Amino acid sequence: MGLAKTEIFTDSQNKIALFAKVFGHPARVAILQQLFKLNTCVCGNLVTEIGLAQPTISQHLKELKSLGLIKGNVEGTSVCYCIDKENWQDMKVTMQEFLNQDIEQNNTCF
Amino acid sequence: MGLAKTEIFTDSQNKIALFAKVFGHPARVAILQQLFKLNTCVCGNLVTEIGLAQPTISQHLKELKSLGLIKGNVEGTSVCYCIDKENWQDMKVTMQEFLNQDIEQNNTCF
DNA sequence: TATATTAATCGTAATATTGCAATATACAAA
DNA sequence: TTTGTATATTGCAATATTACGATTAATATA
Repeated sequence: MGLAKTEIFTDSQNKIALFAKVFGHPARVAILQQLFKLNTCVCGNLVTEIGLAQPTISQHLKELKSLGLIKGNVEGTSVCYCIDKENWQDMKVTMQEFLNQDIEQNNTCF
Repeated sequence: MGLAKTEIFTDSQNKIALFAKVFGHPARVAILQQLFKLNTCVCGNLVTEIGLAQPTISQHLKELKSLGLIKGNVEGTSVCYCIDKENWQDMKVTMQEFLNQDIEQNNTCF
């Protein structure tokens, strides 16, 4: 298929998977790290910083944007992207709850 | 291509992406949640709990296992899986460092 | 030994992802 | 208005992922 059966899972499970999926490519990890590191917004510098073609970066940016993790605003001919802090925070709560499951439980297993 | 250019990214970036990728499917999220919840190890119960065919669950389990997040041991005809606590903890450190980037920085951007 | 039970593997169809060349779009400057 | 610069979009080839039926392998039980 290649198509996940999302309808049989909870909204929460699908949400976690969606966020995780967008982090599931090193280029998007790198883009996010750059955006955090450079403090001020960057744009096409990402293309030179990361070694991928411009259309490829543009596509990855689009995915990050569609999940709301980054936002971009046009500044002349270039577009400046930056982290959407509020949405990042929301995502973090979701993901950390998932990662910290082990704290709530105390299963012992061989 | 369909093939990520991992060689142009750091080990850390690839590692984050690999972990995230395995969480990028709701079935694997559900499996992990079940394993945490049931405390004691489960096996084919996952097939009935989650509504996917046995070979599909088996395949997802394999991926989780290959990353070291779960381990399974044979018990008669059935196989019991459980979280590998130590590796889960290691993964958590990696992922949380990534998620908490915002704390280290204080960028302000429109 | 024959039969059931459980889980892994194989093979395959349907779909998704990645990456890029080519092109389009939008705007600035000459 | 033309030219250049920066980014988005389109189209496509190569590969990956998801899901499952059919089969295999391994073990338990009658």
